[in-house]
Amino acid sequence: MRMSQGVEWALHCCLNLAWAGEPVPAARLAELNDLPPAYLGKQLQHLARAGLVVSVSGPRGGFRLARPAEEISVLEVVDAIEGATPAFQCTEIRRRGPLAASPKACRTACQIAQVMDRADAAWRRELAAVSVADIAAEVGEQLPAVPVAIGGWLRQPRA
Amino acid sequence: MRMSQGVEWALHCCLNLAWAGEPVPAARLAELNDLPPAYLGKQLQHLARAGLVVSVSGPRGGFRLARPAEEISVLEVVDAIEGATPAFQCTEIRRRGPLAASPKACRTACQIAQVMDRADAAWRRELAAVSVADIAAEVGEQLPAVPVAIGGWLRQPRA
DNA sequence: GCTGACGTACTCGGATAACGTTTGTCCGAGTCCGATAGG
DNA sequence: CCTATCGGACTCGGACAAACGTTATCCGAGTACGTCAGC
Repeated sequence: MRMSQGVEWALHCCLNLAWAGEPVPAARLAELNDLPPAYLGKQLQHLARAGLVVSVSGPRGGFRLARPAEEISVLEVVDAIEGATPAFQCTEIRRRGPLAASPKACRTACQIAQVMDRADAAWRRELAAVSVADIAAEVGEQLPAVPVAIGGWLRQPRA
Repeated sequence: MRMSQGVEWALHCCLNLAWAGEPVPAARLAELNDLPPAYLGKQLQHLARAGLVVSVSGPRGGFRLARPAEEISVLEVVDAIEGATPAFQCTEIRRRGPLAASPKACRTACQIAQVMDRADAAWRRELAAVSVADIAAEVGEQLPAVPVAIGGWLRQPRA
């Protein structure tokens, strides 16, 4: 069970966009983080479709946050990249084989699936409780220079 | 982020083994649950290497639980199949690119990784709190006939 | 009748292919900015 | 000097390959049981 690499990229980019405050091209975000430009653009498209960022075409265009960073949770970013399908998918094994459970007996969800769903809910609860702004604030506390440096670098007109 | 199919199989098999009480061949478990026999054997090998089940060779052999079902948590089964590597792996993006953070600045873990680790810990805590015996007990409460039926079917000598 | 060795059949175990998802890349459609020419 | 038009360059967006991991399968090594011959 490995989470997509794009989630880490997307979260870093959300922080970068929060510090920039204005549209930033995908290529510039890629350069800042030393990532493949084309593929990063694909991940940002996922964020755009989920309504977390808005894309601006043409010169001076790029991506910017669609909402204040306080209103974007980490869970939303994860779901935008990974899709919201739960990690565990019950295939109803109890209904298969020679001793298959009758449909009537399956009125309640499979107990195994219930446990997995509880764990998944706890996981999502933790991620939903943290916003992009929370992470940005933590970084700002420990290393105040980083936000201004990145923000300035992103806003500088390209050579 | 999709969990391996084998986790579901392994958990069902652990329940089956708990009800059987004696070694059961992988082929019989596969027949009971209508699963590919060869591949199921591979998953059981993972459980054996993790020390959750013990394999018995020869006639009347098979797999049986290595410990009482009360002492086998769902988390252990998941880790045995999936490997214990966390879903999110920080690649230290902050250390890359033109504004790479200095090694000194990276004394604390990346804030993004911290959030992910907290969520992962909550997930693991939920899974660690439930044992195979707990699930078996729940099934036994709702459908008392199932454990005896499966246990008897597994113990019957093959035709 | 008891004991020992042997043969057989059954079990797991690791090495070997096919599929699907993720990762990575490219080029085309659309859009805004700036320059330029005219009034 | 102001304004409308045009050209260009920059942006995202979706279509197109490669690589990895998961899924699936097979055959060989090892082992315990049942049988049989000998004592």
